[in-house]
Amino acid sequence: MVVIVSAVLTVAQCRILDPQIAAWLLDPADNASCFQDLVTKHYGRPAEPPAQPLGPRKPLPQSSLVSSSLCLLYQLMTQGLWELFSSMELSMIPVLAAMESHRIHVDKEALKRTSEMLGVKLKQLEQEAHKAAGQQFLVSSSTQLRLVLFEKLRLQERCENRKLPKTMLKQQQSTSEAALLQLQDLHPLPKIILEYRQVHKMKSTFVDGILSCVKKTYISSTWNQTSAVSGRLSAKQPNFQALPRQPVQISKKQYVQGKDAELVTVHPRDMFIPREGWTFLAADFCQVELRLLAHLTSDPELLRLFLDPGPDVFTMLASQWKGVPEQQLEPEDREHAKRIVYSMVYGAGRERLSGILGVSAEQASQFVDSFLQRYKEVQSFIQRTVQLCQKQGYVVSIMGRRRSLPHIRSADWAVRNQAERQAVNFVVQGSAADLCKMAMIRIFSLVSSSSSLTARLLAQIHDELLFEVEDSQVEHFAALVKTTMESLQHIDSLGVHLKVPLKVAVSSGRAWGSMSELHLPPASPPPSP
DNA sequence: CTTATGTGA
DNA sequence: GCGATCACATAAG
Ligand SMILES: [Mg+2]
Repeated sequence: MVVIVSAVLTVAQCRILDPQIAAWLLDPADNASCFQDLVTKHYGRPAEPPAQPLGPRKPLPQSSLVSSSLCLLYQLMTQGLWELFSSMELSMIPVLAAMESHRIHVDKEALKRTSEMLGVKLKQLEQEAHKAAGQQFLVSSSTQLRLVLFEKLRLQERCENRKLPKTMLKQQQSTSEAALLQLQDLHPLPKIILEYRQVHKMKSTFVDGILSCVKKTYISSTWNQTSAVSGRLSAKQPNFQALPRQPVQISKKQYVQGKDAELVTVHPRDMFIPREGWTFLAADFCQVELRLLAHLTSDPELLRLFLDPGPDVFTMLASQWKGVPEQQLEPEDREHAKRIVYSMVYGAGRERLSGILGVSAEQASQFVDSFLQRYKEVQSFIQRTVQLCQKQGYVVSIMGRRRSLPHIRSADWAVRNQAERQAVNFVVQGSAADLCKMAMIRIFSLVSSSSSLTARLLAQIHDELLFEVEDSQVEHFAALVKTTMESLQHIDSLGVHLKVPLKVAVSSGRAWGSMSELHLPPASPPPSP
């Protein structure tokens, strides 16, 4: 008891000891819906017995509040989570509070115009879909689409050589993108549906959905610290972390004869703009999870990719795989290579991978084999991680974040394999989350204690921080952010010493969708006189 | 492959 | 009419 009290006093000072965060660190998978559930759950001692069946709530005595809170704090200490709790997660609270208080301005009129334009386009696509199907149907209904494609047109019978995906839970014929791509040479309808889906998503979520979150001329997301099991943050209303990276081209029908169809570019990120006199500044950890994987595996080939000076890893791989020089690659090619790499290292099966690669399942498994053959230590890291998780029931990130995975000992093959992939993914994704949070805390602290810096943190997109900076301070602040983030390769106090350097790219612009990279001199920022 | 949130049926 | 569930989209790695 004395130990707990002194630890609490050392850390608390005037800060809050948030029990919800404490409970989430102990078991990130468990989402206590409210404070009372939390108290009831941790009243007895460990998190195990659901003493009260978590339903209708009885009033609890004050003593149980104190008891359950102390119990949570005690468990944090015994499980080696105290440092993470006190110096990372609690320090995030004022950072997130500041982020929520900062308004992100939007071009509301442009959003309204695109909403109308997309509405017209959707009606056209709906007509085309009905014509191609030879009947009217609700294009946005996957149930109705399944009937048209597989019962009326019976397209599955005309492509028996390649196998079509099934829906996850009910094992029906899927109408997902992967399925429609397989069907698109057999009939005009799948292609129309693919475009309809793209435009519909754009309108409903990224134009109308954003508009519904706009207050006056700005938005501000709600940031959740305890909703991701990996330690990542999440954002809602709007989900600022899921806005499309690539713009979408829409062809407008031309009513003037002899003219080509007008192409309009819709880019939701361009709707977000800084205030007059200010500039957006983004700082992005380059290939953060792959660098962490290099560190965790000590794979010589993987380490070499980051220790030797060379081109961007994903660009290099895209170039090799596509057989095209790096200068001729589109941004989509790099994104594609990135998706392939992460899918492989996190254990994608050959069917899934064949969908991503656009080749047969046999070719896909050959591709994985040759990849894992080249980076041999990745496989032994996976085995090591799984074995350790089987032994102790949980895995940990580089900063001691923990995830319990009881299913790792399941007798069911599918259940156990999923837990194994989750274990491996957690170690890497959780470690990346640790680094990104440390970066936010350090930069926030620098800005808070500076008398001149006015930069405001607007958002975190997992490995990227978005700031609004006074025009005159952009270069200076960019240098400060870059060096602060890259210095996290070594954190003495936590015993973190990464075997590879961290690389941070900074960019700035007058709209979030139109940022250009800043190339700063390699030196540190000038110390103020 | 993992981690999220949003929309529509 | 409301909430849960499913399928499908987007993002990040
Ligand atoms: Mg990045």
